[in-house]
Amino acid sequence: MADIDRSLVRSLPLFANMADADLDRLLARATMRRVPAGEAVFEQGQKATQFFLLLHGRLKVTQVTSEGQQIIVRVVNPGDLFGFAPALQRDDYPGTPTAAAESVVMCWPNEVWGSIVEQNPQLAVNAMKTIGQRLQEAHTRIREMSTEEVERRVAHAVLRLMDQAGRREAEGVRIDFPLSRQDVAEMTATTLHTVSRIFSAWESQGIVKGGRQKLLVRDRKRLESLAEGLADKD
Amino acid sequence: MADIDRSLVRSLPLFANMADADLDRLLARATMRRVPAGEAVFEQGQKATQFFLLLHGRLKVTQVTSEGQQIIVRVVNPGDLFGFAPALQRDDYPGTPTAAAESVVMCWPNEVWGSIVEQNPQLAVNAMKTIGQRLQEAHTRIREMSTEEVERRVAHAVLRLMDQAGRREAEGVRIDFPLSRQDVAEMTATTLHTVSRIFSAWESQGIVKGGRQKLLVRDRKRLESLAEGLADKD
DNA sequence: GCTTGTCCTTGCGGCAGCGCAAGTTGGGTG
DNA sequence: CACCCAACTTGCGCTGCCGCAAGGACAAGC
Repeated sequence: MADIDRSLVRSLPLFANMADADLDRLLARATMRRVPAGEAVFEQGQKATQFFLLLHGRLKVTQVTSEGQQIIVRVVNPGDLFGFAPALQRDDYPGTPTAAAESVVMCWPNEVWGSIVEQNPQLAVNAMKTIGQRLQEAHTRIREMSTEEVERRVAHAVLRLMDQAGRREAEGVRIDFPLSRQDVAEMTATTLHTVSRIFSAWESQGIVKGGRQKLLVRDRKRLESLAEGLADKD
Repeated sequence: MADIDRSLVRSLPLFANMADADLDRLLARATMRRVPAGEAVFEQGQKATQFFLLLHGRLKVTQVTSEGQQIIVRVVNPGDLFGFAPALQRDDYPGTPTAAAESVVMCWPNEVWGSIVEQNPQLAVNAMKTIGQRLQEAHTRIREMSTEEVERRVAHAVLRLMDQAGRREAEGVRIDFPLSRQDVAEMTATTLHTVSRIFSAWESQGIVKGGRQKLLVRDRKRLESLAEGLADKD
């Protein structure tokens, strides 16, 4: 198996204060894998044998209920760790990460985790920070879902997507991966119908510009004030 | 300051595989604090200078929105770590833990965290596991809030409370701390009115027995089938 | 260029659950 | 023991959002 170059991951905050030698040792145990759009890296409930790092692309992590309803738990961006069940002492994966766009992931076998932590506590500290942020996000989302009405939640979700996956363009900021109305609905606990209606309304006000699995934000300010709940109706 | 006895915490899973000497060293740096019912251990947004362990009692962790609405993020049970902002590299506390019943907490200064992790990676691993479970719980809650209607969510919340704070009694299982309808409402993203109505209905079916800040579950099976969404109306 | 499938839009009716408001109960306090 | 206040109950009207359903638009494949 081909060696993986250090430069691929050197810039990631996760490995910020890790010595070159340690990093090389870590990379030596990793494998790379290409995931075509629409395909899952692993399935919810599967036995967890590896943990992962997203190098390139974008993943949507979904969970399904026993009734078959689906929700999007989070979006994985390049540089993020995911599927680190071993760190959490779980033996199965709690969700399914599906490639929204063609992606490249790095994989390590479970056993590596222990030795990493032993040899390089700093990495463990970084990983913990990451999980902490994720917990924070989850609580934010719970708070939003509890107290805000649909339009505000959608505004918040779009703002978050802008920060995570925004790319400047002539007319505004584009969400840089295929994102359907259904996806947004599953992120905000509503239905695609409602999302569609909201986007239509926003589009007629010049706040966003939609399209098939596309979204472009033209007026971030307006979106922010909607998210704050300042009803600027007109 | 009086020494803290090792036996107080020895049985906690958090310290499971920690040597006596290490544990003693840890306890030497801790202080104890009594928190009367209704009082907060610290306030949301305050600068994080310490992290904590609940020894005895029960805490409700709340967050308030900018509009002043409140939600209960989680319940802290004896043996749980809380307020570990340092581990998450945060410099303020994201929520407010309030004593539901008179409580006793152990406190460490922030700086201790780093040295703990260095000296005893196993503890860091345990802490990570804890945070992982918490993340898991948060996602479960998000899923419930997204896909389930109010009565099911309340049923789930009550079942969770039973597992965390249930005490067997002659008539059933009692939730072992003062819990108002308002509290349940803030856990399930609804209003105290709706919770009150639901409890009344359940009480008339003999599933639970209510009271002022009290709750006793008489028929767990029925509650579970409600939580599963098996509409057993009659 | 036509077909096919997926994604999106929009109107309409219904209802779960919220908000208001008025009453009741129970526990603690002087 | 009487008072008071916080917690709880319950009826009623309203509405935000869902669910259904029908139709339109875009992209890919043949």
